[in-house]
Amino acid sequence: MTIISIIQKSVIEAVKSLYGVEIAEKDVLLAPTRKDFEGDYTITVFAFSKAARKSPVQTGEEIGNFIKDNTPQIDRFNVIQGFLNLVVSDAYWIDFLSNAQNDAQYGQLSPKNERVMVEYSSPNTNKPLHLGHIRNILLGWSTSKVLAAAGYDVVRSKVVNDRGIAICKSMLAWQLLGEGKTPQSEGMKGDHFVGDYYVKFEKEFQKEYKAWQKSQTAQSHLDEWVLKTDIPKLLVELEKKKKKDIEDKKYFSDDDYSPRTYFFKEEYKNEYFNKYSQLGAQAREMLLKWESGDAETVALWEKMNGWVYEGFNETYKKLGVSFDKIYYESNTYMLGKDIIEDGLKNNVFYQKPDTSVWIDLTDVKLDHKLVLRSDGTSVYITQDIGMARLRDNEWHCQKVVYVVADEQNYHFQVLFEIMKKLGEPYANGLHHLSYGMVDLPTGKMKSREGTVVDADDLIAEVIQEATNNSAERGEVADFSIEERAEINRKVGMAALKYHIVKVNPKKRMVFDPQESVDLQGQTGPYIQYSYVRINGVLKKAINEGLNLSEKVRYDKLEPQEKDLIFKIYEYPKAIEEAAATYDPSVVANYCYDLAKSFHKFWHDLSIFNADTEGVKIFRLQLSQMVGHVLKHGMDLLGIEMPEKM
RNA sequence: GGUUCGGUAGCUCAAUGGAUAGAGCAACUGCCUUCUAAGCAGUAGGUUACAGGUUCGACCCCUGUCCGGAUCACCA
Repeated sequence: MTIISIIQKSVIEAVKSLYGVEIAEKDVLLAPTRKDFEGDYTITVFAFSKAARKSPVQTGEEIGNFIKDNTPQIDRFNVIQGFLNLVVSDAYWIDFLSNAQNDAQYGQLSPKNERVMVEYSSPNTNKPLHLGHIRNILLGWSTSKVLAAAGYDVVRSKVVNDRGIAICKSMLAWQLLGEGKTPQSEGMKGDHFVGDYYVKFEKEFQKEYKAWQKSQTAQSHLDEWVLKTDIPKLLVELEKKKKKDIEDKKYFSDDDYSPRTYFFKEEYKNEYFNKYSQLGAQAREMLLKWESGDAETVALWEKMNGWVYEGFNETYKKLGVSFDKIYYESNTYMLGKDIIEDGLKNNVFYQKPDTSVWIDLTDVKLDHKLVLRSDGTSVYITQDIGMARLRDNEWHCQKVVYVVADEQNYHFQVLFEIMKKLGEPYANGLHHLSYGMVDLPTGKMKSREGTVVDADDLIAEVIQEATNNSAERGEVADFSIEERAEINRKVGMAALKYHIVKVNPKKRMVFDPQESVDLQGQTGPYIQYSYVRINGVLKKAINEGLNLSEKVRYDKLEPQEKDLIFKIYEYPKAIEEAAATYDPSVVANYCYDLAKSFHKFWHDLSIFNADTEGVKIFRLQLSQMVGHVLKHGMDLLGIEMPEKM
């Protein structure tokens, strides 16, 4: 039985025997005692003092005395205001530590006998990965690791958006301008290579569009729009935007804030692409050819996507993540129609006179939502409906976690409601792990303004920064070149990963590249360093032939030692909480706290100069256990630990 | 405009309805003849956006206001 439930039971008994009131476990408010007071756990007694009709202090004293007399694990207590601080005996903690030490799997919780799928990353194949994807990937990976540690059977998956007009744009640009070049011939990563052609398409398209804007047709569309638009209101908005841009030092030119520019850029672009653009027509034609299975088009599509996958896989490898199942939209985009048809029969959906199919979600405070176009083709959500059932057929997961940015909150709300209305048995296990966008200190990332941080560049940069730093320190000079490179890689990646994963997912975060390569303070390398210190003393102990499995007598813990044991004890709770809330930042913050406690312990107390041989062994054992938990916890975040640095 | 998520120190972030709201960065001060100073200790920095309410007790719950983001497509 854990000390927490021992205390809870004891409080329940105390309240019953002292005041004759029955309470449940959840009524016992138990929290770790604040640093400034003596104690390990604190019970808030305000609620009981009401039942007792005594002052909170008196109630606390009475309950405290009862617990102390009836619970051998509790040494002493103190009461401050309405707070009862309990001191757990050193013997209990020492006993706990030696048990934990014998558990090589400490941190792996018992099986929950439930399967959960974590779907993350899900990229488009027309652009390389960027900082936003990195947050997604790290979050998805660490969440999956946390869930596995919490006892779930985890399946990691992604859905690749490998089809559609976007990849056709890249294909077309390559056909027109590529001159038979390949990633190999250009010495480029495949995803960057293909991404470049997407950009080239956009450039050509803009050229074409700009020229067209001078035409008579363009002018008449503009005039038409001006007539039905509240221009004064728009002018005010544009003026606002201009002011803001000037503040953000992003001012372009006055022309960029004119209604004319606004119209062509924001209002008319899609229509031009679909109606007048030559390039647009060619891209659409390519999409049609692809859909009809035209051999040449499909071959080109396969070739270019192949390049992209090679590039992506390199990035995934650098990030240390993997997938158990990859879905391709090209295989799944027609899914879901049959479910819509069935749902139509069962009146889950309804059909409008134009034959388009809808669902009424006004009863759950959402809107009417289209699920099938009037021409019978599917929309985005149709696919997701089909995908949900497909996943269930293949994997039988009790839970599915979709790791997707918060701009799609509405989409998933709608999707989950539809699945419930369809009566899908797994509908209540669907969860959208929604995370905020990543901002730069200079503002939003926008590809149009060239402010996107490329994933591969960023990875290279953090490793370079770690390398520079270690060269400055000069302490690794005696390591081999390979060793040094490996250490720098681990340190740089730890800085990057920790910096991102320590933030609560649902918060929009500001990513300062400069700050992300910091190696001091609340960072990945700080935690790694505590592990390296532990590793160092353990090595020394082995060299000295010490036996660390020896059971030692020790009965008076130093505060720094108890602090460490206490935190080790709390580790499973951190995992449980992180899993329940799908929030790896809980583990990230936990690891930092533990590392911080260890650094203090290291500074304040000497291991090898301990008073007695027994204390020395005990501190080594304690350090070893801290090292185990740190490595385990950081692994859940996808962060590797170096042996030295 | 409707819906929704945020707003905590100069900056980046913590804080089950509980005690005096905590860390890190940046600034300033100390501590290496010792198991790795990527460390430790200290100083300074707060009307938790604002106004009410509920409560023994509110950063946290409720109402309203302000600011910021996202979303409200027969796009994905």
